[in-house]
Formats: sequence, C-alpha cells, structure tokens
Amino acid sequence: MTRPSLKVFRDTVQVHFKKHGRSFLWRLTTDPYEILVSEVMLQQTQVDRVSRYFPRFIERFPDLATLAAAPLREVLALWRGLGYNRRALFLKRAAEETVRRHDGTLPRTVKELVALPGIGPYTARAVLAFAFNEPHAFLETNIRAAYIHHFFAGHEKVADRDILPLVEKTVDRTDPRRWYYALMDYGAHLKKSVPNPTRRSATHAKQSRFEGSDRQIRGAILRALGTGATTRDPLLASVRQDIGNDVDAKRLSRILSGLCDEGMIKRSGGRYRIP
DNA sequence: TTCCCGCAGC
DNA sequence: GCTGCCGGAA
Repeated sequence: MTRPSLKVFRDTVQVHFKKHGRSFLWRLTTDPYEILVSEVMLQQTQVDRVSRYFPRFIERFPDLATLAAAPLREVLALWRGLGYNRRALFLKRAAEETVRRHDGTLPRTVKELVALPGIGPYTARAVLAFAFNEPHAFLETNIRAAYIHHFFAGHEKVADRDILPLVEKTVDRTDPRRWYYALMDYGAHLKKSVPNPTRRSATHAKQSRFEGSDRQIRGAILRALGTGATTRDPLLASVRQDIGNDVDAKRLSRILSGLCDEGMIKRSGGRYRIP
C-alpha cells in the first residue's frame, strides 16, 4: 500500500484544531512547574477530572518550593480522587530534588528531567514542548491514536518505534506547542468517532481488575490515614468499612509494608501515618 | 467493560 | 519485555 501523505495528515489535524480545539487551564500557562503538574495529573487520568483538580492544586502549591516544603499528607489530600497516589509522592519528590539539586528551577533537558521521579520519556518531552515550545518527538495515547489511524490502517500491533519517525517528520517546528495540542485533540476526537486505534498499538495492554485489588486497599488505607495516625487494627476496620470485609489482617500488613517501603506512609511505635 | 495526555520496578 | 499502580465515568 502507499503511505498516506504527511501533508494531508498535518492539514487534517490543523483543520480539526481550528474548529474543535479544546481549551484547558494548563494550556493558558507556560510555567514549567504548572505544565509538569498537569502532565503528571494527566498520566492515566481523564482531562475532565484533571480540570477540577489542577486549579486548586496550583493554588495551594503555586511553585516547586512550596510543594517541596509541604507535608505529603496535604499533597495527598488534594490528590484524593485523582487516583494513582504514587504520582503525588513522585511529584513532591521531584520538587524536592529540584530545589536541592537544581536550585529550584526545573532542568531543561530530557536527560535531567527523566532522572526526576515520576517523569518518563513522555512527560519530559511534553514539558519541554509545552513550556518552552521545543519540537521534541513524543507519544501518548491520543497521539498514538492519530498516527495509527492515519498511517497504519488495517495494521495490528503497531510498534512505537515505527510511529516515532513519522512524529519526527510531521512535528511543526514553528509552533510545536500548538501542534501537539492539535494532535492530542484530534486523537481524542478519533477515539470517540472510530474504534479506539490505540488497541492496535503494540504497547496496548489490558488493565487488571480494580475491585478486590491491592491498589483498591492502598487507596482505602491512605483515605483512612488522611484523618490521622492510627494502629493496625482500627486501620483494618476502617478499610473493611470502606471497601467491604474481604480483607484479612495478613494481607493488610503486607500492603502496609509496601507503602512504608515506598515512603508513602511511616510506621513508628505500631502507629501508621502519612508524613 | 473500557478507558484515561505513563511510570517504576522487575 | 511485563505487571502494579487508583478511581471515576461512559
């Protein structure tokens, strides 16, 4: 088959953006910290939910230094309901490292950004593109959907390494920020109008069940500890109350140990708390 | 059921 | 490579 032209793709994406481009608070700023916060929140969380959490988070933690100095408990309190609480921990640690090692200013290279907790290949490049308008090539689910739909019709298990060269070739070097907004909006639109093209990505994996999972219990533990430190037995009662009673004490202890190892919670004198 | 502007640890 | 991580909404 012949490869669809890059120009047609570019035009399709740009035309869609002119008519149906979305507006978000995090698109109205170029502050690297605010961009980073939005990107971390958007890791596996839909834009509608992030829209509600982003402004109050920025209001309470307006910069890296404030976030670095804040108790984790407060950060998690504002994170509650966003999911994947580890992200909040990573974000705070990234802030701490930036204050300690980079003089409080986010580094401006992919290499240094990726070295920070919670920042991977996508987030590092997204920060550089959206904060500094740098034309890096990167993929996330909406971008993947756009390229797979347009360039890999009928293909299954499309690998990222086959998509990235196309991203590299199509990125608008005069205004990469706007280009990626357009790309993401077009991809998001596609997912609502055609069968999700991302399912034909090699990286696509089915997610494990949430009901009855460890992470459901982890969430319940953090909710319980949000109101104050407590010992194991009241914690067990609270978790059972929260999600049902099929949680035994041994399992709870194992999960508590994991949370302690990650630094999400601390144990002292038999009491657990969020630092 | 499925997905979500992924990342870390293995 | 693969799996765990959260929780809400369609």
